[in-house]
This record gives sequence, structure tokens and C-alpha cells, in this order.
Amino acid sequence: MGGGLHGKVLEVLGQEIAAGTHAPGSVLRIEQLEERFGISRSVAREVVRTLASIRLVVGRKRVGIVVRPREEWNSFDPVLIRWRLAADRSAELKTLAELRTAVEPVAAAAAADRAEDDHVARLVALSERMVATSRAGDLDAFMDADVEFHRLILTASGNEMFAQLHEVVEELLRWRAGHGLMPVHPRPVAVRLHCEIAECIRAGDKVRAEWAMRELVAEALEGTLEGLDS
Amino acid sequence: MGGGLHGKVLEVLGQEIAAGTHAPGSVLRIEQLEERFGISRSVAREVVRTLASIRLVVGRKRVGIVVRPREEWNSFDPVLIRWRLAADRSAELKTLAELRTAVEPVAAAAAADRAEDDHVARLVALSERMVATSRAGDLDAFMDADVEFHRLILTASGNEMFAQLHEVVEELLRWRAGHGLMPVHPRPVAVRLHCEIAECIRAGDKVRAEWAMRELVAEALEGTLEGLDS
DNA sequence: CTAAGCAATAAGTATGACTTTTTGCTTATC
DNA sequence: GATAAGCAAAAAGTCATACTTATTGCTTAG
Repeated sequence: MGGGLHGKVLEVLGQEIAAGTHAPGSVLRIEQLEERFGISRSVAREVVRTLASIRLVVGRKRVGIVVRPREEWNSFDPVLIRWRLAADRSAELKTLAELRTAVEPVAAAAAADRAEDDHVARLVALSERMVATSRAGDLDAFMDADVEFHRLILTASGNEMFAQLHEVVEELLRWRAGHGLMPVHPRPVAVRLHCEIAECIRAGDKVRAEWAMRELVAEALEGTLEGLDS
Repeated sequence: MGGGLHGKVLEVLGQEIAAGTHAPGSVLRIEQLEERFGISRSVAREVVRTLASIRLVVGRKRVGIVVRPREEWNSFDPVLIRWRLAADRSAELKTLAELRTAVEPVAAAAAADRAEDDHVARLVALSERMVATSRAGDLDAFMDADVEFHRLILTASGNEMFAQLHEVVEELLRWRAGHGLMPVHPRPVAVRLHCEIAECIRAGDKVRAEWAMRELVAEALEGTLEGLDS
């Protein structure tokens, strides 16, 4: 990531803390970091500042850099999400899948209210594309359309916080596919729901858009939790 | 906040960017910041690192510190939420209220599944306290119980991301109360719903817990949106 | 008119000195 | 002996300066 020295060191330290290598309450010291990574004071301090911004640590005078308890970490930070996926993929995916379940139906309802014509057109086109690629058995193209479909709904919701979760949804979708649990043809019911959602958003039908999306994510959550057992 | 120099400068710069004083695409320069705030290079750089971690800016060699487009900002960062509340309270409250609407029902369902005995007991006690304080017309005590009630459900959901949103919910609840739109006695239907939610979670009834919470937050969202007009 | 090379620029890194706050210990007082 | 005042060490925080690296726009050669 952040090409320079800062990025490299941050990546290592961040993953270690996320993985629990440094237990909450334990302390790091700037000088210690300088020696360990062979870096200057400035880089060490900037890394610590970044970790502090993610609320993984807090610096205290005369004490050191203290690792904060997990429940205080900023779990929504994309960087931390990545580190946690690396540390304990199952647990993090479960958390993210549940979050998605909560957000996407409401986002769909909001999109039905507020989506612009441009968004609606692309949404309908994507749902048609999903039908076609599904029939053809082109799983890669189907996945790309699926990802774009959900990204678009989150964006069209007009809620910046919803929109930002598109990376989370993409991670979930691609993980499920990459995990090979997907049949050669996507489930017909899922394809139909996508079409219904697009149509409801086009028609401005909040209630049914939300309901259809709830069906969809409920099924997806179930599938994800099953996949996590194996 | 971060008592030192770093904290002060960060607060000012962050609020400026959040408020749009520095348009996306515009560039700041480290040296410029040193002069403006009378700070050393290290402090200026550490402030920039923190802003970069919130994804408000990105540093480019031979260019400067570039303000990123709004949609790339990390809107879930508590610090940024605070800055946005200061910059455009209405817009941010609307966004947060919608997020709450999405999350709390699913959190309630999860809590019905996973809440520990300790949590359940406190939840029931709090719902009873809300009945009592409501009858007595003790709005302050009612609000405290209300805040704690929702915090507890988010925590009991067992989902770290849900749990972290308790600050958001608290902000929404207190804003609505502080805005004086609350009648002398809280709405009886709201009080009843709190009791029902507590009872459903105790009984492990996911479906009804989620439904009751959905009723509750729907009403709250409506009230909040009305309040935002005035 | 394109491509190669060059120089200026600003972030990034390194180093060392100095300041401030906290904390644990020591000592004086009741 | 318990409590409070004062002292000293430790580590983060701040400052100033010098040096490195990558990028970009311009200039020049083919």
C-alpha cells in the first residue's frame, strides 16, 4: 500500500496488533520500533499516529504507546478491516456479512426514493446482464455484474455511509464465489430477485425494493455462514 | 481531544476540510502549514498523516497534500462524524439516522440470539426504568435510560461493528431531546415498544425483536426528519 | 514532432537536541 | 505510621536542520 517506508512498517505493526500479537494494555515504545524496523524517529512516530487514528493505540507520556482494548478500535476503517480479514477471516466475514444484511435493504429503499435516471438505467441494464450471463454460465461476467449492481444501489441510496460499504459487499461476494461454493449456474431465485429489485427501484416502490433485497441478503447470509464452517 | 499541539491543529484543519473550505483537488503544502500554525515540520507531517488515515487527503511527491473527493472520505471515522456535525448538522444527522434505521433492527435480532443473561437482566431493568421515569415525567432520567438501552442492545448483538455505532445512536437521541421537540411525557407507544423489545430479546424471539425495533426506529426517523426542517 | 534527458520542487527520511508531563520514590511533617 | 510535599527519571512530544527520492514540466537532441 502506501509505497514508502511508512506504509511497510504500518502494515506489519497493524497486522500484528489486529492479530493480537500485542495484547490490549501492552505497551510499545517509539525507540523500540526504531531499532526493530531500522527506521528513524519521524517514521516511527508517524506510524504510531496512524495507528492512533484507527484507535488501535494511544500514546501516553512517561508510559509508552498503549494498545487499546479491541472494542475501542475503529472497526469500520477499511485498513483495519483488511488486517482483520488477514488475521481471522471467518470471524471478520461473519461480522461484515451481518452488517451487509442490515444495510443493503435500507439502501435499496432509499435508492427507490432517490435514484437518478442514470443510475436506474444502469441498474436495469445490469440486472438484464445478470440474466444473460447466468444463462450462459459465464460466472466471471456474472460476478462482475453482481458486484457492480450492489455498488450502484449503495451509491444511488444517496447516503455516503451506505455508499462506502460497497467494498465490504464486494469482498463478501467475491469471497463466496472464490470459495467455489457457487454452482455452475447462479441460483435462479437470486437472479430473479435482482431483477425485481431493479424494477422496484425504477418504479419507486420503496417497500417492495426493501423486501426483495431483504430476501436476497438473507439467502446470501445463510450461504456465507454455511461456507464459513468448511 | 488530543490535548497537545497535534490535536489542536488537527481539529482546525480537519473541520476546514470537512466544511469544504479546501475543495477536493486543492493542495496544501507542509511548509504552508508550518507557517500558518507556527508549528514544526514534524507536527505538520503528523497532522497530515492523521488526515490521510481518515482519507481526507493524500500526499503526492512534487505536488503537495491533495484533498480527496468527498466520496472517498472515511465517513465512519468518529472524528470525521464530529467534524461533519459541526459543518452541516442537518445533513449529517440525516445520514446517521438512516444508518441507525438500518442497523438497530438487525442488532436487536442478533441480541435475541446471543445476548448473555447479564445483558438481558439489565435490558429488562432498563425498560422498567423507562416506564417509571416516563410516568414521573423525569425526562433526563428517561433519556439516560434510553441511551443505555440502545447501547446495550448494540453491544449484546455480539457484532463489533454494530457495537461501535452506540455513539451515533446516542448523538441522535440526545439531539432530538435537546431540540425540545419531545413532549413532557415520552410517547407511550415508544415506551411500550422498548418493553416489547426487551421481552423479545429475553425470550429469544428474533423475529419479533427485529420487528418491534423496526417500528421504533421508523418512528424515530420520522420524528428526526421533521425536526430537521425547523 | 517525438523521445530522451535534465533540473526544480515538494514530500519523505534521518538525526540530535530540547520541552513537557507523568509517575513512582523519597523525604519531611503531622 | 500515615499522609502530603517535593524530587528525579523516563518517555512522549516538539523543534530545527540536513539530506534523499520521486515526480513533473521543460528543454533539447534526434
